[in-house]
Amino acid sequence: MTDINTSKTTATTITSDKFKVACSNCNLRELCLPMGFNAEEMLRLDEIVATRKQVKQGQHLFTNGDPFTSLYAIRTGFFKTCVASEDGREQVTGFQMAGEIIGLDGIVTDHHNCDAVALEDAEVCIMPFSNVEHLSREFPVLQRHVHKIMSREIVRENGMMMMLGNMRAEERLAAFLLNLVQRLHARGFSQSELILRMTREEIGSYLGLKLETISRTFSKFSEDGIIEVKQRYVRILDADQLKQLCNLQTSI
Amino acid sequence: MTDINTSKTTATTITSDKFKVACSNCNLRELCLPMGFNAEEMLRLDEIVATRKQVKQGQHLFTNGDPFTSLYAIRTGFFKTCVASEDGREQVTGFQMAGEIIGLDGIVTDHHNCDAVALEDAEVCIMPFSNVEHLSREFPVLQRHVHKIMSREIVRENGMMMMLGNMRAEERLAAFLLNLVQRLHARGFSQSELILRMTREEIGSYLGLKLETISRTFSKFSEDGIIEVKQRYVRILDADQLKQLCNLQTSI
DNA sequence: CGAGTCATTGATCTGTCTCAATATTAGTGG
DNA sequence: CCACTAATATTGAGACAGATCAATGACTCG
Repeated sequence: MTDINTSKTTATTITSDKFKVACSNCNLRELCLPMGFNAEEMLRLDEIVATRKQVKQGQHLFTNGDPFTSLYAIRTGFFKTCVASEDGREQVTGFQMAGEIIGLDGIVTDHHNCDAVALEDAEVCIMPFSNVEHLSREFPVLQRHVHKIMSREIVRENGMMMMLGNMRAEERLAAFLLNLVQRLHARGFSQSELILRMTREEIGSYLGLKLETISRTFSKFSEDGIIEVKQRYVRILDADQLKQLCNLQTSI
Repeated sequence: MTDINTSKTTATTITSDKFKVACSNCNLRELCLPMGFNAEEMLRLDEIVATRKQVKQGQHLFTNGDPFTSLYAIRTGFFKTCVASEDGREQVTGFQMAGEIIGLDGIVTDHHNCDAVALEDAEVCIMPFSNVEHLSREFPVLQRHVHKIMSREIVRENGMMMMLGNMRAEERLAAFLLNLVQRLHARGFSQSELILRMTREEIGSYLGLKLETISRTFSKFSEDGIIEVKQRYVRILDADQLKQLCNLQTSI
């Protein structure tokens, strides 16, 4: 159960079978939906997901400017979200994995304000936002859950502002690795090993650093015996030292 | 109506008079509440605000760790929100003015995750979150509005990540000034003059720069004839050049 | 197997930070 | 009203973390 995060394991080819699309028997339920419903209510909650969608590696789930209609719950795979400035500079705003929700950026203007790109073959549950709002009005627990998800994203971005505004390269990368491994661990993967799904350049964009700096900092951590790195493979040897490096709450 | 932003003008001493606390006749209504209600619905909506509260300059409206109970709509005055790392480094995460909502960070953990500090004497409307959620279930328009406010904050922070990750000092300060003056203009103040409510250090913390860099960049803008600066007073002489400096959407 | 993508490492450059001194303003009390 | 103090702002000189430029190496995938 604490495998390394080679999510190939869960790559069951899903049919469009109605039964399979139900939240009520989804093994990610506790990650993307609130708890505490009885069986009958769970069935109503299944209405929230209209259908599923496969997204191949490199494909966009949505693009800046697209009309906003739905939120997406990641079933399998790994995404990045990013924004671009007019002159082409790109900023990765987040990396998302199974059980996490993307698309919240689209609510305010009814159009998406960032790109969501699959970093590996992925599958998402499409949740039309009208369904979300409708069911939220019926189920206060769901309503609260939706609010919490949005609030969590706000708090996460607050933490990112702290990273980008105040922390040095080593601190940023340490915090990044700890956050990643913690989220993977919550999904049953190892808490000391991981396979990065993104390039050095994407990590750098996320952390406000250049890819060379990411590479150098990985090498330094490796020399110091804190981690073992081999391309996309990372093994954390001394988690305590990593935590010391980033005096930041490993927020959410 | 396009006065400089010396908000002394609106400093009417408010009584606890029930009538005065009503949203239905608040001149900031269009800023913090959705439009399109009839008179009867507006009266119901008044229930959303329990009471008001005065916050003196320098006082905290809430502090990291405080139990979360309410959102706050700013009636008058100016706030900053900030987070701190364990070793004491502070990151300003936002500046908020009349009509804006603060406290969203508290929803996810039921405790606030940042500090909100008044930068000048202020008054806020206290909106118990249970009221917000209750009325949201009754009024879909309000529900959507709450979602939009949270989404707007997420998008704003995405833009901040772009600033902090990719932009140089001049670009950051230009974007900052344009954003500030645009929001002030939306409130009836001048679109070329403003009084800064925060110190160079607070601007620097917000923009991920040191106070000396802020001061130097102000001086440079001044030498280049883009702005006129005298301590807290700023007059924008060449808005186009400022806009050119920040190839960023002047997001929201 | 080969082409393209991605990662590593070195040398040098630069934007911002740091340290420091001074100037200006706001606030306080006599 | 002024003197005094603390807070804030400006400006300079030098230092440094990370960027940039460049070359090589490793992996991936058709």
